[in-house]
Amino acid sequence: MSRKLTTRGKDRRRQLMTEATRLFAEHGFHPTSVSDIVTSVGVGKGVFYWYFSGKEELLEQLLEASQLDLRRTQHGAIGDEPDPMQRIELGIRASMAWCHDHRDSLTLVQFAATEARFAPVLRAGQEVAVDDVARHLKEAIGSGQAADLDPEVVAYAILGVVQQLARTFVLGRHTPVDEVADAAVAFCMHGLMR
Amino acid sequence: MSRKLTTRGKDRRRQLMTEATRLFAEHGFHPTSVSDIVTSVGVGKGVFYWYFSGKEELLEQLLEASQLDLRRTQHGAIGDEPDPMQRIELGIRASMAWCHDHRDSLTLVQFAATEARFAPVLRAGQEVAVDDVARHLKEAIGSGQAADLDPEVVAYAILGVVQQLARTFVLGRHTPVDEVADAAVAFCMHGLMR
DNA sequence: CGGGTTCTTGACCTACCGGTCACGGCGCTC
DNA sequence: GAGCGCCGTGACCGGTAGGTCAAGAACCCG
Repeated sequence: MSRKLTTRGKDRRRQLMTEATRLFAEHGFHPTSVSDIVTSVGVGKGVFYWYFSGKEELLEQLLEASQLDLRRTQHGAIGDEPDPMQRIELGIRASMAWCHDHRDSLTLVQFAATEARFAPVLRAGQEVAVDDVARHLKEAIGSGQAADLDPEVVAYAILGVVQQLARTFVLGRHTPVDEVADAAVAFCMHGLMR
Repeated sequence: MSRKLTTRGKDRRRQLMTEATRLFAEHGFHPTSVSDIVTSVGVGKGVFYWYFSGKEELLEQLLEASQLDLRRTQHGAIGDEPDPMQRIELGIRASMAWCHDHRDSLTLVQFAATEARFAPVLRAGQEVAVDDVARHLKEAIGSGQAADLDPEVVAYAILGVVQQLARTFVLGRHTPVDEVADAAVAFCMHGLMR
């Protein structure tokens, strides 16, 4: 028998993380107390401190986990596509879809960016993602497919476009993801001129 | 004599707002207590509650004030420029400069976006700014200068680019504002292709 | 069954937070 | 200089936060 009736171990850990993500996104990090989290899960307070050393550590883990997940999703979507320009487009679409499926995590990341002590964790993950895009860009510039702009700057710009459109249209207005992704790709590729 | 030795009235109000902005940006909104603010200014706690009805109201006023200021700066920079494309470019540059001069306010805005109860104040201001850009865009599209994309979506995309580049390069790495502004304009105009 | 680990409980502690308030002085005006 | 708002003080209050801990319950293995 591998199925247990009681929830323990890794499962309980995940349960806490999932619930915490939800509550943090809904009410904010600080306004959500540890008591809120454990009550919502239906366990005692000690459980929390058995799995995490504190509220801050929890948030750090949440951030790391979501960044890792986003990266995995991107890689999965890109696969072994040979064309660097196509890789960027696939990355944008995958990111947009991920934002749709993990809206709460997106809010968390945005919050973490406003408190200095979480900046390190955040930057680490962001730089990895940016470096990825920048690599594709360098290749595309090398083969003359892309304009000769600073790849890192452009990578951050793309990130800005995706995040902003995701927040405003996917999360805020429930616009279909594909539509928003199309718009993001179109803008990133050609800008507003024509 | 108009100069007083003691600080009172509007001056004191501004003093509190300035200091609060600094502390909120440095340590976060919730971790900064009202006591921290008044201590830092060097006054008693009652003073705070004389000028503001509470911590939340203060933040709302901070947000409104900074959004108003940003808008004024943009309008000032655009002046009576007749070309809609030029207006957009001037707006981007002015926004970037504003972010440089008001980095703390930028952090505040970003934080406010993560707590549901401040979202209304925030969206109001943001939509105004976006509508401005969208208006210029419509004109540019009408005269065939810009590609026929949804003006509102593009406006939000531009906003995303500016904010992201400002945060990463202007605030985070102290890259000269003009350089970053150049990059933002280049990307927004032509995208990454060429 | 027995004994060691792995979890779970929830009352409890300390600290501090936002907010109040009775009181006290400054600076006008008449 | 009396009187009156405007401004300022800081001890104080109720509530709650993050975090601890001694006491078990559940589980695993020999």
